[in-house]
Amino acid sequence: MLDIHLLRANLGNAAKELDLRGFYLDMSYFQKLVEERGSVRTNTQKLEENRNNISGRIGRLRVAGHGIDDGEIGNFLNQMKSILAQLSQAKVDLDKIECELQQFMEVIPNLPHSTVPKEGKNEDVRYWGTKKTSDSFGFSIKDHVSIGENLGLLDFETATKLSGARFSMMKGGLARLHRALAQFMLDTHTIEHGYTETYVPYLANSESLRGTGQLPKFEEDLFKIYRKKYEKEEGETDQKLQEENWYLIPTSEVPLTNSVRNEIVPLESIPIKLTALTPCFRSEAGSYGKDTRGLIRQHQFDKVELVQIVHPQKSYEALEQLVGHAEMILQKLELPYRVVLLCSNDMGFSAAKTYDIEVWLPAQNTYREISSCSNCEAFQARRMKARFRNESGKPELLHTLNGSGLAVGRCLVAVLENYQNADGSISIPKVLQPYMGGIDRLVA
RNA sequence: GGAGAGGUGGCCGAGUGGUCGAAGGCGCUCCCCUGCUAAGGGAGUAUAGGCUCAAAAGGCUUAUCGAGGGUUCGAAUCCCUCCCUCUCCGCCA
Repeated sequence: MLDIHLLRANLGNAAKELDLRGFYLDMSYFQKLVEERGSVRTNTQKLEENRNNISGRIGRLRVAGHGIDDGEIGNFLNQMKSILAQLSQAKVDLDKIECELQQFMEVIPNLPHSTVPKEGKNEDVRYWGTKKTSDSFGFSIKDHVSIGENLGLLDFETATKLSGARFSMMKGGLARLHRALAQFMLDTHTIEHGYTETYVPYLANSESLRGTGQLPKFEEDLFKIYRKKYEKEEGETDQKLQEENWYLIPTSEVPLTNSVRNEIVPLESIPIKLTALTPCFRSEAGSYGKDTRGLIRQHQFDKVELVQIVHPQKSYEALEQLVGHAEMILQKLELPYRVVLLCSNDMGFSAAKTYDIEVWLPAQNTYREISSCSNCEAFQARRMKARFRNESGKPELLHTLNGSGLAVGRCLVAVLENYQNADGSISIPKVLQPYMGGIDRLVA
């Protein structure tokens, strides 16, 4: 959520910047709401002040021994009638306007940082490694689906039987390779990059999803969980299905970042650096026909997430480091990649600045997103009321960052395609061999 | 799932309708006192808003005692719903 005071003070500019993100900000509606709220609120508070005042006087008279039918008290009670009538109306009005304003604010995306390209074009920041093509392989390359299926270790048909489209099943060495990748990533981030390994719930409540910005705007991207809670009343045969507002996490950013929701953390406990390996669940609504083949776009995939919760003055420094941490995984795996700075209209809802890391996929002859690293500044912190006690002892909003470090399934795709051999076998990257019981090849 | 007990400020803990945003203690900050230390004395010490002020300071004010409703002129206190914690029993990976 944006700072309402700042938004008000820079309304025109904000509207322009949001326009670059494809968001139309209704300035006059906003101004109307804010002004209306001001007057309704002042009015309400005046009435409350009156009420408290008279109530206190009655209290003091009662304590002094005056009866409830005392004339003076009766007089006060009379005055109170009209105050209370006005107050109840005022509260209804205030509630309504605050609700409207909240709804308005909650769906506005974050403002892009000044270094974010505005021309609608992503910027290549750097390239790493030498990309391999069919020429450099010296044989006709296969995509990860053929490789996995030929090995007999990747099985979409059975997964479809079990669940449906966009699920997968892996077996044997491939399943182990998948696990090895995740373990390797976790170990690297905890041992070398200083993150704290975290185990988190895979079901999150709506407050958490709201905190990181998935709700209320992107509910259709999520899987929602209903838990049956039966309420039986005497003589009633109907059972009411009560909704339990849980969602399958679309990323562990949700539980990790929300760990500081409604907290004021002490200055000395930041930066907080957390990592977790979790499954991620995405409904992929509206992506019919995209990446239907293979492991690229699934309803369920594993991801090692990096989250940093930092001092506002340190967040851009932290973003560069965080990208570096994610890159390190690809470097150790010796997978070619590039880093891309996203332009404002490609960024996610909560981000102020985002770098994508794209790994080279020879079979597609292209770079594909494998990590997205964002600084959300105070956008999520404001929604979450996540604060720290600053140098002068005052509570101040934190900055939050998150990035994939990395998406395990897509990383597996990259390994399969980049490490394939002419005979259909897969070489195991050196850094993964200790996680694979020392073997250096996956063969049919 | 059944039975019971609870959820109050950074922490402990009092408070069952009225000068309560909340006694007391601990902790913390500042000051005083004291050769040093220990002890002692005093003041301060929640969060988010609004108004005031050139700004800061300050002042005034509203809300918040797990959450949300209700009763009442007035609720931490009474009633209802929900959430959470603890104890015992049952069930279970």
